[in-house]
Formats: sequence, structure tokens, C-alpha cells
Amino acid sequence: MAETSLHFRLDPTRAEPLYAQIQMQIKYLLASGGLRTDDELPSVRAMAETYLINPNTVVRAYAELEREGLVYKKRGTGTFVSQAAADMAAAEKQRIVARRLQEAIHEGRALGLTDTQLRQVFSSQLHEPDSGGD
Amino acid sequence: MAETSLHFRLDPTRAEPLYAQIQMQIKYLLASGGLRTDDELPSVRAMAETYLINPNTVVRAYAELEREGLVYKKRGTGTFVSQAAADMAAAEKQRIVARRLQEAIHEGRALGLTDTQLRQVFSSQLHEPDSGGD
Amino acid sequence: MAETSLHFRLDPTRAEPLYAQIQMQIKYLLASGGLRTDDELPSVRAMAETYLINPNTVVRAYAELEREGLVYKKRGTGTFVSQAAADMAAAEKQRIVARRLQEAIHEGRALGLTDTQLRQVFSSQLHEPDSGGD
Amino acid sequence: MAETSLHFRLDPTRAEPLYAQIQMQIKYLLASGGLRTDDELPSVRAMAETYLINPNTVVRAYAELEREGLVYKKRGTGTFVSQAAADMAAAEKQRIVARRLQEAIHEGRALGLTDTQLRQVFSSQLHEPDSGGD
DNA sequence: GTGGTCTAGACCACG
DNA sequence: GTGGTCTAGACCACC
Repeated sequence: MAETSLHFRLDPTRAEPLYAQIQMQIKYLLASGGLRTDDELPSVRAMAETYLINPNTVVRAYAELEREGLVYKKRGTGTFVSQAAADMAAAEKQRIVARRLQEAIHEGRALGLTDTQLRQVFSSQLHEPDSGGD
Repeated sequence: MAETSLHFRLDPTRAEPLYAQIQMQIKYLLASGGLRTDDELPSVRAMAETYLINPNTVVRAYAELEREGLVYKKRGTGTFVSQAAADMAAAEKQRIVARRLQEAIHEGRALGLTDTQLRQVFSSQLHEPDSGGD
Repeated sequence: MAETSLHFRLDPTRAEPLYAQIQMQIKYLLASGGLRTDDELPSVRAMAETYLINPNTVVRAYAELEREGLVYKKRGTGTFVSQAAADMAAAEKQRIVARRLQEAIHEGRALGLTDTQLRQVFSSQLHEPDSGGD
Repeated sequence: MAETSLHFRLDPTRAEPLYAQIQMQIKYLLASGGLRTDDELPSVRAMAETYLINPNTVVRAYAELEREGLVYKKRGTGTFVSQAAADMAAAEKQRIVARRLQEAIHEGRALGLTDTQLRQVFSSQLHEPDSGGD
């Protein structure tokens, strides 16, 4: 129950490379439980056809994930989620959010906000019901 | 009284383009009050000589800032901080950051993090020296 | 079916910068239907070689068009006409021109020209081959 | 009755050079009757001080006008409107408007409008009461 | 002095 | 192959 219906949002226009978009979204799925140990990832070919992208792009994304130990490949079979991925899930979750927060903090500082102001804004956002966004 | 001693940290080895580094650091100065309306920016040539970069790189940074309405140029005279730059200041800054933080919080919750965890991650990021790669 | 035979008239002696000439002529093609949504523009290198200009000059023209939202780029792939370009078409075009004409009419009246005189001048301009200097 | 209260709108930010802005606005005054034969133009120094611009800029504007025969200089006295200026006034009026119309037509064509459409837009604008402006 | 444009050619990442 | 960035240095108009 997993590789049946994964869907990604890939935008070749964005500054972030396509392979990195794939990589990041798979990490997201790993962290959120959308992909579990030994689940099979979509084949390179399937992925490329579905999203009309170059197979090499998918290969690179998978290669990077393999390098990180999050997936493993069985020749002639496919690409699968590794055990390490599950172990990393918990920490990865925080890493993902940490990165986002880091970006927001960075931008805030670039705009001249003090740490105190940043804390205040963060707290207020944490309690806000929802504001709606782009 | 302002353009006397602007100093920037430009690192050509970073993934962020030089022109973007200049652009961002000038924005920082605008937001923090280090540069005020009608202050003159360093001339393209002066900037290039000081930081040992190509004048065209500075030209590009200034052009982007002009496109954003933060500076204006007087031909044969120089480049100056626009009124709009000052206007950008106040509440707008917090609004921008609030939105970013809201997104990060949203994502964190989607990944199952509790508010307490979010606070912890936020605090740790606030104190990190710097981390991100690209 | 479109980017097969685009040809431009670039004159480096004119006061208008080369990049602006390219930009304007592509706009013309967009408005006239010579280029349609998702059509691919000539590559930077191809354009530069065909017209014996520097690739950077083409880069700048394309960058300005992208900034205006008329084209988008896929890294490693090429530059394409955006959807927005098509949307720009219809009524918007007339609105832009109407405003310009209104200004000219206003000025003419301020100078004491009668409507009849304005009509005459307009007609003569409509038939002029080209006149303006800078 | 003329050089008493001439006022100009000079914008060093615009693409059009300052000297050309002065030159054009004086031509406008000549065409509209705001300046008549033997009226004295503001002195270079006065002009420069009033508008906080470089005296050389005014010198150049006056020089161009002199080259066109529209003004003449009396050493130690000042710059005055020539007889030719009056003669040229009538034709100049149309030239000014013609140029504006030409620009609008040019832009219209760049946007893909046919001559017929341009005529229609022109006529509609001629009859409009007023629309509002920039 | 200032910025604006352009050339020639380099190196890089991406697909 | 594609575009993105950067350098080195030219020439120009403007102030």
C-alpha cells in the first residue's frame, strides 16, 4: 500500500531543480508515513512518462536518495524504501520543518526584525486558527 | 551620511549568485535603517573595485533592486535609495515573515509535530549560526 | 510548428538597444499570433549565431520577457511562450493603445489643434513608412 | 510677459535625458504660445538653481535649441526666442502631436492591431469626454 | 565622474 | 543540448 498512487507536484519553471523537487517530495512522504520500509518507488520509466520529464532526472533523484541511504535498488526489480528511512523519519520530520523555519527566520532578519520580534510573530502564528495563503 | 562605510560579505563559493548576495544585503540595510531614502549607494565601479568583482555583477544587482522599486538611478549621477524602500518597512515586514512562519507551522503540523515540538525547533533555529546548504 | 522560421530585423546602429529590439519584436509576434502558447523560442545560442550578436544580449532580452511573464524557461530545455502571453491579447491591447492615443489627443487640443486637424495628422502618421529618430 | 513664471517638470529618473526634457518642454511652450519672439529664457544659472540640476545640462538644452534656430543668445545678456520660432510654431505643433500619435500607432501595431482597428480606437478616443490619466 | 550597452569567452548545473 | 553566472574590457551618453 504505497506505490499505487503517489503523486508529485513538479514545476520545471521553479528555481529548484526538478530532481531536487522529486527528492524532497519523496523525503516528505517518508517523513509523513506516505512511504514505508520496503515500499516500492515508481519505476524511473513510469515516473518519467507520468510527469513528462527526462528519465535521467528521475535517475538522479533516486541516486541522491540512495546516497543518503533512504532507498535501495534491486537490479531488474526496482527501487525500494530502506530500513534507514524509517529510522530517519522522525528526525527528518523535524529537519524539514527546521529548514522552513530557518528560511522564515532568515528572511525576517533580512527585513530587520529582531529575535524578540520573530518570537512574537511565531507565537502569534502558532495560535492563529488559519489565515489563508497563496 | 550613510554610504560612507557600507561593507558587504561576498562569497563567490556560495551557491547564491554574487549579484543576489549584494541585492539581499542591500535589502537588509534598507530594512535595518543602514540605508535611508535618498542615500547614495556605492557607485558600480567603486563597488566592483572594493570587492574585486566585475562591474557588470554590481550592475545586475542594482538593476534588480531598481526593478523592485527600492532604488532609483540618475544617469551621470549615481544610484539612490527610493522612497518606496522606506515605505516597505513597518508592518509589511512582519506580515511577510508571519506568512512564511505560518507555512512552516502548517507543514510541521501536517507531519504530526506538536506545538511544543514546533517551539523547540523554532528556538533551535533561532540560535543556529547558519546551516543551510543550497 | 512556429519557431521554425522566426526572423528578426536587428539594427545595431539604432538608438534602441539590441536587446530591446529583440524583446519588442517577440512581443509583436506574440500579439500577432506568430508565436503561440508553449511555442519554443530560438535558443540563446542559435539566436546569437544567426544574428551575429552576443549570447548575453539574447539572454537579456529573454530575461526581460520572462520578467513580464510572457515567456517561461525550463532549465536545460529551452524558452517557451507562456499562457499569459495569449491572455494579454484581446481587449487589453486596445486599452493600452487607446490610452496612448488619448494622451496624444489631449496634448494636441492643448496646443490648439481642432479635431479635424487631429484627424489629418493621425491619418498621415498611419501612412508614414517610419520617421522617428530616437 | 513670459519668462516670469515658466515651470518645467524634470525627472532625472526617466529614460529621456534631462537636457532633452528641457528642450522639448521649451518647444512645447513655443508651439503653444507660452513663449513668444524675443521673450527671454531663464538664465542658465537660474534654471540650474531652481531645478537643482547641473548648469551644463541647461547649457546643452539651450545649445540644441540654438542649433535648431529657435533661440538666440546675446552675450552678457541672455537667451531669447528667435523669430524663426514663431514661424515654426504652427508646424511644430503638428509635429509634436504627430510624434505622439506615431508612437501610439507604433505600439498598436506592435500589439497586432490592424490599421482599421487603430482608426476605430482613435475615433472613439476623439469623442470620449475624458478618461483619466496616469 | 556616473550608469547603459555590448562583446568575447569562460565555467557551471540541468535535462 | 539548454540556460545561468561571471569576468574582462570595450564604447557610449549623460551630468
